[in-house]
Amino acid sequence: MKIATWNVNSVRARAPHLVAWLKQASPDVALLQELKCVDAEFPAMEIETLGYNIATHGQKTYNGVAILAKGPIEDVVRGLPGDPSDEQSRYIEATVGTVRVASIYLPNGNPQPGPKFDYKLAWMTRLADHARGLLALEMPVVLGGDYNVCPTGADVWDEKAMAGDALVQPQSRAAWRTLVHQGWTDALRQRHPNARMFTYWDYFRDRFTHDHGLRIDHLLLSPQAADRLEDAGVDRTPRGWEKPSDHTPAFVEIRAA
DNA sequence: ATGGTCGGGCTCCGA
Repeated sequence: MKIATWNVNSVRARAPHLVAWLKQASPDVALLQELKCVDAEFPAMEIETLGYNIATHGQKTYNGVAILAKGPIEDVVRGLPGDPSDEQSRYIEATVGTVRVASIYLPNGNPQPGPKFDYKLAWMTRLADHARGLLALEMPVVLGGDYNVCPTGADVWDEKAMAGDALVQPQSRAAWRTLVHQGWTDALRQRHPNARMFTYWDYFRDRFTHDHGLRIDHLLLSPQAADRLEDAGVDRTPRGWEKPSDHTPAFVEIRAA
């Protein structure tokens, strides 16, 4: 079972790329972020034609997440539990076959310090609280998405250039480690302990050409999913297409239960 | 050298 995550940076602007990538990569499950549209505007027909079911949690202009799957999408949860007053569409969770999956768009948090950074850290605390409950299910769970955190210096093209950024702050990294220490496996780092595995390159300054990237898109696996991990990687191809998203897809292969 | 480029939806915000 191939499960991929991709921040598409507007699903309508990226629909041609999304269709081309789904045909080429053929993931069983695709976790999408930054749809930037309400559910009614999601380009559903083009994707259903390829044989995918769709569950969305959209929002106008900002945020928006989705789960695409070749199999039925069941028991959908929209929104990260823990704060009913939070209106931002950054979390959707569902069961596909034997696996529980979530598509996560974690707050960016810039500029820091400030209210946006406070919101990011509070959101990460809520995520950790909810993730603890998912581990208690003792089933294969895959939490994929744009975490807006570079876990270590190895995940940053230049630590000095990024020093003031919310994505590399000690508090952001500590919150990430809280998740990992619960028992989640960082699939890409597990499979590639020493490789550069960037998933994002800023539009500014030709960052992709120079491979000045960041690893901020992650797939966290519960122990029952990690037991079945066969492969993990980054598909850099879509980042090289014309008018690309600033992110490129990351994926895992999980052996059937 | 705090610029630069996108997408959305309207003169600027978020990333």
